[in-house]
Amino acid sequence: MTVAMRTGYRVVGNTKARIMRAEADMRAPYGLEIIENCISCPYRQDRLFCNLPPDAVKRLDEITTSATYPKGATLFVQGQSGRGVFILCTGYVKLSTSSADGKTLILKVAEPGDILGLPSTISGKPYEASADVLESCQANFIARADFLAFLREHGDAALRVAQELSEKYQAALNELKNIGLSHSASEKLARFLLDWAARQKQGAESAKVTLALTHEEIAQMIGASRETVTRLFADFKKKNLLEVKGSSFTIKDKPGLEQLVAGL
Amino acid sequence: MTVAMRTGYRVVGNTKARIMRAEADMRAPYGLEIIENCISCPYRQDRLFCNLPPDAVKRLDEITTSATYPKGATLFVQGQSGRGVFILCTGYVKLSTSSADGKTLILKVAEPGDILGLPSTISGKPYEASADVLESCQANFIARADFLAFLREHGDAALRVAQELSEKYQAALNELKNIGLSHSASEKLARFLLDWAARQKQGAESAKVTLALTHEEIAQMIGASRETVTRLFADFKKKNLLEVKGSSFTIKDKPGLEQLVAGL
DNA sequence: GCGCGGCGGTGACTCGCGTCACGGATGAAT
DNA sequence: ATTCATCCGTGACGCGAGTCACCGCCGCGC
Repeated sequence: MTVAMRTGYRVVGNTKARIMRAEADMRAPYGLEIIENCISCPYRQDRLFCNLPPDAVKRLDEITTSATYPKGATLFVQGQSGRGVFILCTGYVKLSTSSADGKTLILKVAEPGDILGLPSTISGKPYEASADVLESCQANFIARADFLAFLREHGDAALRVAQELSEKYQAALNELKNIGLSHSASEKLARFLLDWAARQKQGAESAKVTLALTHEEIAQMIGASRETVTRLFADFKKKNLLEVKGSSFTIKDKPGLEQLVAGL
Repeated sequence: MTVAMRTGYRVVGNTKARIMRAEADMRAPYGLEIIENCISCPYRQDRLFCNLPPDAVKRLDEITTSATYPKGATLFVQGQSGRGVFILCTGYVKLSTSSADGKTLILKVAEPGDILGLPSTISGKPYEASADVLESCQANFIARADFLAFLREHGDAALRVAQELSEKYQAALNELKNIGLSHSASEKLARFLLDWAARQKQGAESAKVTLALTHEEIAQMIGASRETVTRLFADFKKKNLLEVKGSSFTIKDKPGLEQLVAGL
């Protein structure tokens, strides 16, 4: 069973099987626990639905179910029709699309507080990406019908959702710009590392940053091949821009990296 | 004055000047006409705010102003804070971002019925792109404050906005996927041509498609250089995939192009 | 112990395409 | 007619990076 877990997200081509597994995850597989009221989750109230009237919060509680997912589980699969939204409380989830020829593009790795599958449940179109659990996580789920009814009832929540979607949209455009306008792979990797570091530490300058991704996954995030990623890491180390220890790194020369981002 | 018009959108680097010109456009420059009630515009009612209660439609009419913009005008500039939304009634508008080193990426060319600047006016963040008029157009404008107040008042409209945003988001992800996952420039050009043709004719099979874009602009849409676009057009013609006459083309071998999209 | 699968690290080779540098066509302005 | 700007078309060149092939390392299971 552990094997099935760890290799689960590597299954490709058999969409049907993945969907079935994803739906199995919704019920009660490998020790999944359902938690009645998400007390331990500090994000939901803070982020999307803060400042809502008490009755709205109560209604929201009624329609959300909380569950934990093990590493390797799949929340939903690209192409599957939008069942509902997931609100990440803990852990990390990878959002990726893949094309017919097997290449994969990782759109983003979601952090606690992020909302997954929102556009699809709003628009009714299929999920635009697959969501695979990187580190075992806890998430709240709201089914599409309940969620839409809730939004219809609470107009201010709908507005908050629109804001969230706007930010997602702008983030996506940013990605598009980063990939579309950059010339070299080093530029993209430098930008990725800086962004990643900025997300992790929030203030502490040039601390150690952990990066629990394989070179292959990094390659898929910046649209490059695995080999060039390892070559670039070697380059950066040699130029004293970076220091790598296991699965974490520290930025030694931030201005240097920023210069690379600016286009050499 | 005509010169200023035609070269207007080619000005780069002087953001301040462009913003000023854009705001001048809002008032009464070169023969701009303000139309009280947008009777001739079939799109607004049909698309975003269809099926709203009559009082909502009335309120909407009160807060929108309609104007026409000449070719080369700028509706808004990347970086400028969101002033409001534009709803395109006629004409075409180019949405583009450019990076510090002068390279430009065209995100999309908007058609009648499209809504411009929606994410920025919802989120309050700066416009994520610049909007330049390709063919003289008529558009309805709703100022941000009015628009937000309207949405707060009419929850169902907010939900419609959320849907619209979801679709924009998914379209952006699609773009990202197209650019990020493709290997060759020919793949990207083939995809672009097929998409463009599909948008134009809606049914008529293999008809003539007009493409009022320069090679340079096409290059900016698919993330390539101008020269490779002209070379690829020559290639496609030679392989009998395409036939080009002036500013329009007809697809001769659609399966052939689709094969290119699939990755050769 | 052994085999096995995933990961990281390198070298060599190829080639797509970006860049530079032309030259010619067109159309507008004077 | 002349100038000028824009756009299209082409040749030559070279670098970046994808691809292929291989190797060592590690952790895991049997």
